[in-house]
This record gives sequence, C-alpha cells and structure tokens, in this order.
Amino acid sequence: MATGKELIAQSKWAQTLTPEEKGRVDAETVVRTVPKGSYVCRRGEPVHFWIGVLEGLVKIATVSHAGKPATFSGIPSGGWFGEGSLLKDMPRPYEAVALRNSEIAYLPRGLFLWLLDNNARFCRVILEQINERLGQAMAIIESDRLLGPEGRVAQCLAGMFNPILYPRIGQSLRFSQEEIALLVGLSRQRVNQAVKVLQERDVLEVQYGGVAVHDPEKLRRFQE
DNA sequence: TCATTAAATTGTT
DNA sequence: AACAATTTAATGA
Repeated sequence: MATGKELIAQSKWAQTLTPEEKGRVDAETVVRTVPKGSYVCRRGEPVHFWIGVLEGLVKIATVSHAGKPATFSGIPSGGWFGEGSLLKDMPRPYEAVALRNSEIAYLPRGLFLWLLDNNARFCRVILEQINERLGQAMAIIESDRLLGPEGRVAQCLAGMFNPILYPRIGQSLRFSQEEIALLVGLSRQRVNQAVKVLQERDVLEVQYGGVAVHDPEKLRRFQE
C-alpha cells in the first residue's frame, strides 16, 4: 500500500513544486481515512482545506430544503476539489461524502494560497482544473435536463475520463452499480437496467464491480 | 495450490 | 426494499 506522501506526489500539481514547497506540503498536509458513508467535509463549515482523494471515491452534493440530495460530481482517486471555495471567503457551499472507504488528504488553506502566490506553474495547473470543472458542470446541467437515465449514466461515466481532473484512470472504471446510482441520483435497479442497455449498444462492457469502457468518445456521444 | 467460507455485487421481483 | 444467484476475497489445510 502506497503512503499518503507517495500518492500526493503522483498528482499533476505536485510535479510543479520545488523541493522546499514539497517539504511544506508533506509537513502540513493531513491524511486520514474516511469510512464509507462518512463526511469528508460538511456544508456550511469554514473552508480551511483543499481536499484530495488519494484513494477511494467521494461525491460532492448538496441537500435541498425538502431533504432531497443532488449530486454534482464524483471525485475518484487522484482528484482534488474545493479550490473554488478556497478563493472565496464563504462557508463551504457543498458537502462531500465518501462512497467507499477512502484516503483523504487535507491541505491547509494558507499553504494553498501561498503556493498560488509563489508558484506560477502551480497556479496554472489550478486554473486549468477550474476551467475543466466549469465544462464538466455545464455537461451535467445539460444531461440532467435533456437526457434519460441511460444518457445520464453515460455522461457521468464519460466525465470520469477527464485527464486533467482525474489523471491515470484506466479503461476499467471500478465503480459498482450502487456507487454509480449514488452519483447520478438514480436507484440501483434503474442503473442496472441502464448499464445493460449501454452494453447492448456496445458503448461499454458490464463487469463485476465495475464497467469497462474501450472507447470514451463513444460513451460521450451517447446523448439519449 | 486447492477447498471452504464470508463478503460484496448483481439481477430480478 | 427484499431476495436469490453470482463473483470475488480471505482463510487455512
């Protein structure tokens, strides 16, 4: 099992750091295990950290006044989130819940802002990430309003192939149908039907504990 | 390495 | 939501 430091070093942004900066990151970043179903962070709390999913799967969601949850996106291993909230001085607008046992890194706000101020390459990587996330948000809005369950599942999975937000994801996505259901906001049963339809259409292959996608473009083009 | 058991996931109602 | 069937992971001989 790789250590927290090793997993952090694999991130794209970590490659931009000087040895001194790397030292501060290692010294100040806290890594903890978050069990399945527990909060990684809560809505409304002060934003003190930039958060990384070293291992596992986390969903970003909010809860309506009626108590209905709405998922915005899923963050798999290697993904970092919350940079937008760190730049604003507001309580955290969304909550994050671990969908499986996960290793989560918490990088202090002060260190994050210091890196932005002092390292232009780091700053650029973060800009790219925010830009990618905007594109992803647009895609989610579109699929939510225009597509049926099969299309939503397809777009959700296709979003996981974004190489800028989530580097090093192979062609096999190890997300169980239950996890996919929690991410797209459908019942597990409906997701089970949807992935079978997608398999019929030759867009993906259903496997035990996940799906295999041989052609992400084809998945992205599935707009029904 | 193989067989047995427990746990996770799937498929269906 | 509940159930049975299937697959994987873990355990010990």
